[in-house]
Amino acid sequence: MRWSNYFIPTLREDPADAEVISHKLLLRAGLIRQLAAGIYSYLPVAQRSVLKISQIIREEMNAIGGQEFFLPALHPAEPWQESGRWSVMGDNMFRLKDRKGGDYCLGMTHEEIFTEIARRELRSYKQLPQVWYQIQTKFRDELRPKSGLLRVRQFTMKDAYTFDIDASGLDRSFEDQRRAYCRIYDRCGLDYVIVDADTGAMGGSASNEFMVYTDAGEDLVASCAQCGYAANTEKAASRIPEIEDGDATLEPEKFPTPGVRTIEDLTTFPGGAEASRQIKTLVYVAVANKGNDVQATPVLALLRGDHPLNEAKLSNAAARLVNRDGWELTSVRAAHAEEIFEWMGANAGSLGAVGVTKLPVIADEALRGRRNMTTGANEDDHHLRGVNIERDVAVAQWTDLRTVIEGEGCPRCEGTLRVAKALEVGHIFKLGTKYSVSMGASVLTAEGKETPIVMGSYGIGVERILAAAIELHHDEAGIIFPITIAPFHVVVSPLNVRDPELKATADRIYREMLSAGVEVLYDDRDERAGVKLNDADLVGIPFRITIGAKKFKEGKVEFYDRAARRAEDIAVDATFEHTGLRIEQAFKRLNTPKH
RNA sequence: CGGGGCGUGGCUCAGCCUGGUAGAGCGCUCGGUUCGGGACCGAGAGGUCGGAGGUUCAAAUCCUCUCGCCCCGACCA
Repeated sequence: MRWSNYFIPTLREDPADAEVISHKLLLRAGLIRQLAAGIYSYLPVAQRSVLKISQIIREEMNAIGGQEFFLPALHPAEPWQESGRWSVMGDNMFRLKDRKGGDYCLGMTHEEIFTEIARRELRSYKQLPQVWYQIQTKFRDELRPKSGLLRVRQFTMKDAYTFDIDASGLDRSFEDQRRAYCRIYDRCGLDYVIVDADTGAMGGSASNEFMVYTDAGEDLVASCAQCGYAANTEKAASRIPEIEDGDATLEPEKFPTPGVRTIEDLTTFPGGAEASRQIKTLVYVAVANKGNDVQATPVLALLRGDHPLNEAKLSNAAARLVNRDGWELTSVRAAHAEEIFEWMGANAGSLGAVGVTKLPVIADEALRGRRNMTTGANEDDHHLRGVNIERDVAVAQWTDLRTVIEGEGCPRCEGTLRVAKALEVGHIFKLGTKYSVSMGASVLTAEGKETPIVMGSYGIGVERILAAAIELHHDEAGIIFPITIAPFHVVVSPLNVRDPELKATADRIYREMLSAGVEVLYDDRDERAGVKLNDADLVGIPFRITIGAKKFKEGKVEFYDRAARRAEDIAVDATFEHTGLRIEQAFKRLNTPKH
């Protein structure tokens, strides 16, 4: 490819609306341009890289028996209504109507559509297992698109689905996928951790996320260096010291607390209590749906005063309360001020669960057995002290509701948890029979009994791999592509194309590489050396052959290794061979299994 | 949706507070000099100042509405 005629619109300055490093570099190096919030055009350089990532994914999926499909991105509402997700997905789903007024949506993921095929065509256990996948565009009307390609409204996802006869089959399929994912990220040059994760709107029993540690990430991962425990903080547990409560005989006593609105206020109020001796009472609404009916159930969440609520955990607890008789939880939200007063008879700041029977109470495990606690009295400007939670509060469910904090104890060993930002680049789920039951996908067993297919679902964000690679591999000068996903392997840069000798040599090297199948970009532009070198660094091509007049007179060119930032002089005649060798080595380094 | 910020040549921004007929740097075109880390000189092209309405003799500037984009909190690959 000749640079002079190839579209790489590099930018000298950082674009104004880019914040994170990958976003800046993707724009500056001429890989992407924005069309609208969270919607990007991939320019030729990006497209080459994306195709390579896709190909790596494809190879690893095929290696575990995956069969590639290509399903529609435009879906009728029916399958989504059958699974219940037409309402669960809420505003995150792009919806539209056709000319006849029929409801359609743009696919966010394809469980329903693959299941729709499976239920029509799969009849017998003999046909299982099946491993189906596609690499396709997904649409999500994100609340807040941001950070370049990291959170967008249109993106490419590799989504795979497995269909097994039973749980142990699913376990095997899941493990196959997990290993394939490790190979994919290894080959793409990403450092990652596998963490326990919440299943969220996907449903199902178990899930693992593949996370890349980077400050550009939006998730928090709690990990233990001692035993290797790692979990998304939506799911992570921790060990905390017990608190000695003293006298068990005290009875609840109401006392006036004018002006006290927060946990913090009460810690300094005379006769108040320190945060760890308070009960925090939060009013939430569990929204559930059954077909097109929607139901809102108020619930109380109780935590120790100094513990932050984890909404993902509350959501799971609320689901256990409301998921019955066909109702299914769609979301939880904090109650509005008016709702709180209506249900509790007091305003936020004076709320408590003592004596509350109308709202189900979900209490955090850290409160179990606690006595002499202080909490709101459900009367404005009054609190209660001497509260013994197990005696005085009608707890409907004890569970873990708390978000872990850096420095707390590891739940599995004596170690200490560290919490760090991370980016989710893949997520694998054991779905079980959620979709096969709701959509009626079943097969006959060897015994002739009808049984729902046991499913798994496995996703990779293709552009997130690209962005994560840049987050991980860059310097002040620009991108440093891992060679496996680099748009080109080598750039040939004659520093003065008006010098006929240099030009002729560069031409020859370029053509030799081209005909040998080397992915070479030839910077034949009539630009100053500085421009060419800076552009090559910015775009991040792993190797550069620099041909300058001075060394050329000695029969030498410069071989530059972008990642090592090291240059060496090599004989002109050895260029082809040397480059081939270095490319081969670079590939080998990434393609050698690490996990 | 709540909070904050920004929309002015292709890009980065100044001008706005205190209304007076639109600027700089980079990029682009042409000519010349230069040529190993984003050169220099000269000459050019290029802007409904996001949009609509209003105030005014006069609006990029003041007022109202609206659209878009970015950032911070509730969703996910």
